[in-house]
Parts: sequence; structure tokens; C-alpha cells
Amino acid sequence: MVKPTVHDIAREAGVSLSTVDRVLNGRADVRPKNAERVKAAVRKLGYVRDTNAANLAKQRRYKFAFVLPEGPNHLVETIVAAIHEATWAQVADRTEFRILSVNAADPHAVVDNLNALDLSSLDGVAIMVPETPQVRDAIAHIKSAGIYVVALVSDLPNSGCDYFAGIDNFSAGKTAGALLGKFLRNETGSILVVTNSMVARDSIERRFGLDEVLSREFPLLKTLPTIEFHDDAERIRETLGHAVGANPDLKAVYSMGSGNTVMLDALRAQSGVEDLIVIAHDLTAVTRQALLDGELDAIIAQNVGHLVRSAIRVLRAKCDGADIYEAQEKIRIEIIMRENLY
Amino acid sequence: MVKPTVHDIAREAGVSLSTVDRVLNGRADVRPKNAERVKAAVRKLGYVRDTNAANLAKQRRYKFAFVLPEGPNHLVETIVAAIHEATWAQVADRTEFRILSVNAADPHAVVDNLNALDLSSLDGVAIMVPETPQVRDAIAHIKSAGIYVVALVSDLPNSGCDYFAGIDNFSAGKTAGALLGKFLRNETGSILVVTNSMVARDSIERRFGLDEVLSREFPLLKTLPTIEFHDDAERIRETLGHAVGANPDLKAVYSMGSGNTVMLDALRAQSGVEDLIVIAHDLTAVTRQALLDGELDAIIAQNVGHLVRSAIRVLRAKCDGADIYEAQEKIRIEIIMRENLY
DNA sequence: TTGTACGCGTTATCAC
DNA sequence: GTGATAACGCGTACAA
Repeated sequence: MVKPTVHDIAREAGVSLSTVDRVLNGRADVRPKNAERVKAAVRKLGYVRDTNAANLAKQRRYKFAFVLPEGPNHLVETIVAAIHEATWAQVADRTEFRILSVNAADPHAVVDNLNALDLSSLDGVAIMVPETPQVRDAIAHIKSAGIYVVALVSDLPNSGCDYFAGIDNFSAGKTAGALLGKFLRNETGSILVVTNSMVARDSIERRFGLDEVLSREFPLLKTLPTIEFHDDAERIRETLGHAVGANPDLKAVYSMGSGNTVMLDALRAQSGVEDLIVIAHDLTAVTRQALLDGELDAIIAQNVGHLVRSAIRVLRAKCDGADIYEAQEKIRIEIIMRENLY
Repeated sequence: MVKPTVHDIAREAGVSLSTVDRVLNGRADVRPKNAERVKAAVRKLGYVRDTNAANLAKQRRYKFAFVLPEGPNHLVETIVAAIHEATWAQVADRTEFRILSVNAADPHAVVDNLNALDLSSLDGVAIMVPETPQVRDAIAHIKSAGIYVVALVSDLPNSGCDYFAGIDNFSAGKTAGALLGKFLRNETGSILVVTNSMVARDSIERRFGLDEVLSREFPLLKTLPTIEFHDDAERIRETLGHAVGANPDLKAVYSMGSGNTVMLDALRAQSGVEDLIVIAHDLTAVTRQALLDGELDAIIAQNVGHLVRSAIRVLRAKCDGADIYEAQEKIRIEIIMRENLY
């Protein structure tokens, strides 16, 4: 039992190769009778297209773009590194990438960049920006050109994307909560929650998840209001000092998003915090080192290499009209401690 | 800048296509001078063989075998499921699998099965059995037939395998230790360590890792001697009862390997263990449910789907003489709680 | 609708 | 040893 080819289909259906091709790819009108015979032959022989042979014949090149937030951001840097690394891997075969840096904080700049994409030379885009009405419109425009769109890291639930590659941030927050709860079992105290900015929906969702778990399962622990420090090192330092002073029962710090560097700096400069449990998000050079040094107790992360490869595979699958192998593409919420650091 | 083809190489080197082919595939003797010119052209143009086109031309079929322990074992069942699932994925393109169940506890049976493999119709094997001198010899025999061998789940460090797909069990034990230590921070007490059998090197390595971390970082916690219960539900029940009675300071149970079902059953039947921290290995139907029910606090696992796909990719890369994309193939030690269960 | 050249690397002939 | 040539596998695309 060998795999049937288009030739087998043509013979079985009693038509020419080209007719088979037209039916399979919907290129032009085929007499209904013939079309039906082709489809019957496909079913009967169990034909499945050999994507590699097709790509060879078509000299197919997949052209994808990544739209990422600009500015100093460790997570984005690891994503860029992963894209470059993937270039050498099997997943990126016949694939070329363009990386676009946009000022994610400025919706207009984002939209301008999205609209400036040369849609005629593009098959798919992976986008990592916050969802705004303007972004939604820009994505609708991109999609109307027949280009596939994948949301990366941050979901864009109302933009009609073809896929979301990333973790469920609500669950990520719940994971942090469960971890804090178990690390502090039987203890009473408060938890300081910090983030760079609550504008990103990620942080909001994580905060919800955190509170949900803590209030339901660990009522002895109290979360303090979220502190946003907007890239202001001074501010986080002051806030931390104040929080330590005002909350003698402070037991932990949860850093929900970017800005781990300043948070860790502030922690180092502060006295009386040696026993604090500290949990942060994202595995980067900074958090990795902090984990090794014992400054962080655990990191909640998503595997960035996997994330990028997954986005690429999904975009390719969409282009090929192929099924997505869900089990492989699922991005997991990872808990990383010093001992299982990779 | 397009990808160079064999034709480009021939032109650049000033030789014929046939000579290029002879050099690239080592088919026949080529005058050293010409061979060098071909190699220089390959380097200069950055030629990389298009594996897909080559496989198409060769009508390549990869034939792999998985050798797995027989008998009731949830981990193995999930591996088998993952193999079947991978059959439908891109990684398994042009690939066919044979699954061999062997009585892993009987070295002779294992070797008989390995020796019974039809080496002439095989390109690679993934093997999951304990290492014994007999197994080592059998693997040497397989390798001498030019077949690639990957150790799966359990490393076979002295058998000259081409690769090990699995986690470092020493680190896995350390991870469990760190988790227990942090879950029980500031507490004094003892930890019950159970496994089905300490014969498997996995359990031994995990135990070492556990003790290493606990003794170095969490001296307040004491580990009890490992209890092996050899598939004996009665035994684990008795042992647990005894341990609870003899150690009023018992704080946690760590299940190092297979046999989670009986361990959990015993725990359910035992009174006075509601506050115990329980950590187990491997994500299976049983441990998943126990996690959801709150009977387990955390699971240390490896992603079985990833493990299987990785073994397949590595075997294929070996067959193709291609590089292995290490970052993708690394199997991570996962910490799974109810909140980040997938 | 059909025929056939094409893309890529491989394999086999037959000549020099 | 080396070169020229053709056929092959698969799906595609353009001329006829």
C-alpha cells in the first residue's frame, strides 16, 4: 500500500493530470461530472498532498513578518534571538522573516507600521502589540488581503486573528498565586504586586488570576494594590521601601511583567527583605541570573523558542490550508526554579 | 541571493554534475584536486542540500522502532499514544514506526527482542530499558549494522548511543527537593520517599538529587529511607501507615517513579495525612486527576509528546547526517500544579 | 481540457 | 576518473 499520487487519481478518475490539479486547487471550472469523479477517486484512494513536493514544484517561499514592541525589553530580545535561531532550523525551511519594531505604547504608530507592510509580498504576520480599536482595524485590513495573522504573547481576542500563540495569562497569574500560597502555607502576611504598567492586558489578567487563587485557597495571604512604576527605577525603590515599612508582615513580592531589572535592583538596595519570597515572569538573562543567585524563588515563563517556532508552524499550516497539530503548539506555563533551569 | 543548487556547484567548481554528486555522496573515487574544488565551491556558495528534494528523489522512507517496557505503566501508555499521535504530524512525514514491548525487568528477554529486530529494514531505534551489560552488547550489535540508537527516558551512558532524549533525573530530584523545601520553609519534619523499585537508575538519581538539595539548603527537613513497594498495594499501605505512626513530624511524601496509582490509593485509605505535601513524577491520567482533586500538590514531569517528537527528529537528523537543533530538542523538567496543568 | 516542461537531488548509462 | 545525458519522484504551471 503506497501513497497515491495525483497520477493515480487521474488514472482512477479517467481524466488528465491537469484536471485533477484544477479540482484539487480550485483553479478553474471543471465539468461537475469530472470534478465529482476526481473527488471520488481522492476519497477512494485516500490521497493526501505531499506538501514538500508541492513546495518544490512551486518554488514556494513563505514570507512572514514579526511585529514586536521596540525599546529595551528583555522578553522581546529573547524573541528576536529565537527568530534568528529558528532561521537555521527545519521549521524555517523555505521561510523568510522580516522583523518590525513598533512603539507599542502609541496606537497610531503601531497602526502606521502595520499599514506600511507590503501586503503583496507577505504570507503571514505574527503580532505582539496591545489590542486597540485602531489595531483591530489594521488587522482587518491585513486579513482582507488574504494574509494570515497570529497574535503573539498577548492575545487579540477581538481582532479576528487566525491564532493566538502564547499562554493564558489568567492561568499564569493563578499559577503564581498557587505557588505563593504553597510557599507560604500556614503563614499570614501580605504580598506586594508590582508591574511596569497595568495598561497591558497581560498584567490585568495575571492580577485577576492571582487574586482568584489567593482569596479562594489561601485566605491568610493578603495582596496589596498593584504598583505600577513605568520604567521609573526611583519610584520602585521608594515604593518598595515604603511597602516594607508599612507592612511588617510583608512576605512576598510578585513581579507581574516587564521591568524585572529595576525591581531586582530595588530589592538589592533594600534592607530587611532577605526572607521575602520573590516570583517574577519571563526567563531572560536577568531573571536567569537572579534565579541562580537565589534572588528569585521561581519564575513563571513561556518557552520563547517554542513560542516562535509554534507561530511559524501555525502560519505555515494556515498558508498550506493544513491542520494545526494542537498538542504540539500548546504553549505551556512553565515554573522554573534554579534546579530545573534550562 | 537564492539558494545554490548542485548545478551551481558544478559550474563554480568547473566540473560536471556527476562529479559533484560523487563528492557530495562519496560514491566513487574522485581526483583529490577535483574533490577539493567541489568542496571549496560548496563552502563559497554556502550550498546546503535540500533534504526534501533529496528525499523525494530517493523515495526515502525512514523506518524507526520504539522499544518500550511492557506491562501496566501509565508513562509508557502515554508514550505509545504520543507515537500514534505523531504519525499524523509533520515530524513523522515519510516515517514509519514499529513498537516493541519488552519485559524490561528481564535482561535476557530484552536482549532477545533487540536481537530479533530486522536490522536490514531499520534506520533507527529509540530504546527505553534499563542498562545492563547484555543490553550494551545488543546495542553495539545494532550500531554496528549502521543503525542509529537513541536512549529514551532512561539514559544508557555506557552503550554508545547516538543521543539521549529525556531529562536529567538528578536535576529532577533536585527540583523535587527544592519544591518540597520551599513548600515547607521554616518547618521541621520528615519526608517519606517512595518508589516502585530502586533498580531503575532513574529512581537512584532522583533520590541523590533530592538529598543533595535538602541537606544543603533545607537542613530542617529529614528524608526517610526510600521505600520500594514492587507493585504491591498491600505493602505500600502498611508502610504508609507505619510511617505516619512512627513519624509524627511527617510533612511530605515524594513518589519518585512509577506506581503512583497504588501510592495515591494508600494515601486515600490513610487517615491523618490531609496536611501532607505530596509530590509525584509523570503526568498521566492518574496523576492529572489527583492534581485536580488536590491530592497532589505538584508533579515533576517531562512533556511526553515533545519527548517522542524529539526522538523522531533526532533519529531523522542522524539519518540525514544533519545537525541537531539542541535548543529545540532539550527536554525540560516541568513543574505542574493544578493551575498550569495542560 | 490536455500535454509537457519545470523545480531539486538522485541514480544509472554510456561515453571519453 | 570524468563527463554528458536522461529518467525519476511529486505537484505545479503554462502552452497548446
